[in-house]
Amino acid sequence: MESEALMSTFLRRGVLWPTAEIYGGIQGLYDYGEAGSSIKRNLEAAWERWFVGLSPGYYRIEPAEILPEAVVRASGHLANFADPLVKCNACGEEYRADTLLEARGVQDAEALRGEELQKRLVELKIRCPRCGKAEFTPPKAFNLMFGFDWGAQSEERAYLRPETAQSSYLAFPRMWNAMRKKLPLGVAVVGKAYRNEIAPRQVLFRMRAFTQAELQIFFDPEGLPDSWRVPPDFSVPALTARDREKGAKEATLQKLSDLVAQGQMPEFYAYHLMQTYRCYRDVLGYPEARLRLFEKNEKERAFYNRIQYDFEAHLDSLGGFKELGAVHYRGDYDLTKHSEGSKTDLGVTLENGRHILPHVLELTFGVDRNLWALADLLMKKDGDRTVWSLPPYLAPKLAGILPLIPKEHGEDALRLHRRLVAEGFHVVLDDSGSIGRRYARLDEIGTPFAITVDRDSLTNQTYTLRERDSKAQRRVTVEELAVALRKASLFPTPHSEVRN
RNA sequence: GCGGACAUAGUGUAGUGGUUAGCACGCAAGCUUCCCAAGCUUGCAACCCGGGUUCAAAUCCCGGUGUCCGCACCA
Repeated sequence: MESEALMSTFLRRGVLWPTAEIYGGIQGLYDYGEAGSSIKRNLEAAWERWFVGLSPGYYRIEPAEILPEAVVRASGHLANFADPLVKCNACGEEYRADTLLEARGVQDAEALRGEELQKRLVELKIRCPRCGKAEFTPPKAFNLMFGFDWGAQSEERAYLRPETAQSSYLAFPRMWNAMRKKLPLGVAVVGKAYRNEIAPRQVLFRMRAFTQAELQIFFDPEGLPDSWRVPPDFSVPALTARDREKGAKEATLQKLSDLVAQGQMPEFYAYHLMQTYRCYRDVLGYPEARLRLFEKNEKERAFYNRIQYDFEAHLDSLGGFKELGAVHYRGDYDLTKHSEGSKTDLGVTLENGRHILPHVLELTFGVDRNLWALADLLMKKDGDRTVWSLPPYLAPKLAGILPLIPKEHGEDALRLHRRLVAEGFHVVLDDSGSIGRRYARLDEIGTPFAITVDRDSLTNQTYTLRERDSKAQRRVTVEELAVALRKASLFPTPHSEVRN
């Protein structure tokens, strides 16, 4: 679906809107409304059920969103997030001072501070690549983190976390002790991260405050679980770095077992690609034809990642493939850095007596992005109705209860509503407008079922159950209703039989 | 952040200096209606913010904010 159509539906139905809109809004922030926050919560719950469910040794935690400066210094974010920008006085073009110096062969320019950078720019007679003049403004730090002074006397520096992952690394020693000293240990966080993006755009795709769902798996590279294996035939649409070097532009269906056999990735990594792919396909309902795995090459990926595949979906609203999440093999980079930074040994002693620094496999998931992508891909025009074919457990409401003629069936509908609410179902009552109009309203925000109360309901307590996508109806009793709703609420699990 | 375009009810839009600011959809109330945005009646609801020019500004000018498209950025 196109971006304008999506956004106007979202605004009209109160799914989401710009933050502080009556004051003109603020770039990069959006508020979720009733339907939006419900879908987002459901998405987070589905993610958690799947990824925390991968192993009994995986747990969710909820760490603080603010970090002291020492943490972001150790993680490398302080250096890497503060780009020194200079502007050409003649033509106004902006550059990163360190990039200009590096282009002239200056080593470790990233480590230089403002005045030194300026000195070197002058010494080396660096010229503007566009207009050729050699006059720049003094470097101005553009920090992509939100930092602020902390404490009663503003005596400390603190930062809003730029990614949730750091919180999990900090939690590792506590979790190791509290959770019985076993590897693999999984630490999941679903929470906000904050980045001072230069140009936030594309609604939910570049926000300044956004929700990440991330699982950090700490494991022993010499002692991998037996279950971390891929079946021989499981294939994914993949565009590998190797294929791209050879000129490939499009993903091809590739067997993960082949990629392992060719030495392109270890099997434990392939296993996690498979489980992540199954979540997108089988839990979230992404059409396979729109998904691909995109491998970042050495230049593109973050320096600490040894292997990085992004999960991408082709979105009409944003004109191409967009990243929804990723699988990063970060090695022991993070625990090494935080061991050094905190002067704490984050290594652990295993049952067999070996003392190791665990490696980290990071599974990331952008919650807001996925909400947008699922709207783009699953919301469709069907004649003059709009249908959002969300999986039932992601829909904001499971069913709408509609008295066919409110005056005659209203009371009965209210009774049914109370009963289903008491049974724990998220159902909504709508008695306003013609029956077709009410069906259409439900379809538009993805409600999978409509239950209609009619003349027969009054005499024999049966109702018609309408299915959203097919519009097909069947007549059911209350008991059958509850069974159908319960069944639709069930999630697939990572341990169900793997289909290719 | 740079360049360009744009900003009118909840949504989509008409309106080139003087309009009761129009239309469609929507929403609400009523009538009707035993099943897919039907019909009839009535109603609700808008000129992004701040300055300026002018007798008069939704309309022209300046600034701000926001959105979109390119460029840059996206550890």
